[in-house]
Amino acid sequence: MVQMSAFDFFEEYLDKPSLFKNPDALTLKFNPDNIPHRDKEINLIAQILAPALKQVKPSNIFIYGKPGTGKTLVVKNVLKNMEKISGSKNIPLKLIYLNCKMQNVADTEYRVVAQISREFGKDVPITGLPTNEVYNEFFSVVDDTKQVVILVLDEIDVLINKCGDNILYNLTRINENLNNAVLSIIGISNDVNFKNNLEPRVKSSLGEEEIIFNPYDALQLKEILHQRAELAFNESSFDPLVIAKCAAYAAQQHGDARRAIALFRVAGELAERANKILSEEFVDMAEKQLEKDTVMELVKNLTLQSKLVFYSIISSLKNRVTPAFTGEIFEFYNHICNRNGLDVLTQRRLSDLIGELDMLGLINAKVISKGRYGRTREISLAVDADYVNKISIWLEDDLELK
DNA sequence: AGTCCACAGGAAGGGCAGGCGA
DNA sequence: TCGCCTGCCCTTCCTGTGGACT
Repeated sequence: MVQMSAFDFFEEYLDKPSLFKNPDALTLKFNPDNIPHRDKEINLIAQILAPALKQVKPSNIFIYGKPGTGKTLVVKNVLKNMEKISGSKNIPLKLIYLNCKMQNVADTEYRVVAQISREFGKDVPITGLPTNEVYNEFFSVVDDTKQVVILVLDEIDVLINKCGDNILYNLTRINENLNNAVLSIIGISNDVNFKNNLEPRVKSSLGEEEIIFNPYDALQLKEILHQRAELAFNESSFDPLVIAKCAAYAAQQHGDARRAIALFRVAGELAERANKILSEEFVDMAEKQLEKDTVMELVKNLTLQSKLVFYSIISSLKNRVTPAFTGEIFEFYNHICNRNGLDVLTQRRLSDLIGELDMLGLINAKVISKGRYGRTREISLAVDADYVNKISIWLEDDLELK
């Protein structure tokens, strides 16, 4: 076989026609002008926010729906249009979008308030100031000019679960302290039940208007993918059945359009690499790869102790079909730590780490009662058996375990 | 019906790192 | 340099709990 040099490879790559016309159309950051099947929601949000253009405070909005139902996309779309019109007519309007899931940016009360102040050009240190002082800075900078401020807090449930609903109480009450400006809040949550955990005073002020985004069904997903396909792919570079397959996969996962689009993109990339037209087989391959990538990414980002706990769980469950219990895991974890000269956490802390691994979807942990033999968590792996071994080896290597 | 197990999970607080202003 | 602040990770102490066992 004649070996190909890297130069030849690049040359051939450049000459080869691509399947993609505009791969950006299949990314998360892509914000299409037309969002299919969300006209009702767009109109409703636009109606609620419209008073801002006449310098009247719009109602606060609380939006919820499962991931990939278009919440963020719709809100950003409405804001984009508001910005366009307020810019052209010189209307004093400030629109701020914050994703509360972004670590070290907007995941604590201090950081959110500091980040909003920064949006107004105020330089606030990352830490070091008392929270009420940050609020004062925030009040003064917001109230500096007569304007309507619309603050979008995306994934608000993550923020509230982490640091309580005090921040929402303070933000929804802020208008009492402002003389020139007014502030409205749009809260977006993936967790439909999140609002039930809020204090009543916060619940009533945040939820002046509530909008629910229902999951897309397979047909709607197909249309969304059609729209993106036209923008992203060159003509006749994919089998039309691919769209149906991506839609079907995503419909199984509570109608997640984000997932459908990612699947479409990865399948396209795999087909391009294989020098073939995008056909159904690449969707299956993409589905497997996406799952593997997410799991590995999660594992790699775990802290040292969480990795140790996860490794203990994998090892305890090796070669058995029955689930493990907290006590066993703790015993195994102790053993591993002692053997490797690592710090050992208490069982209380381990219990929290198990809960976190469960939240990440790496394990299934269910609280059960064994009657006379106590109450514990029943723990099993949520990761595909094919990858467990691979992850285990990676962890052994990464943690330099003996 | 009462006991008891093996935890779950809440509350409080310690210790440390990092940043600020005086 | 010092005191004060936040965030984070962790421990200690405690109460609560479901259901098998007595």
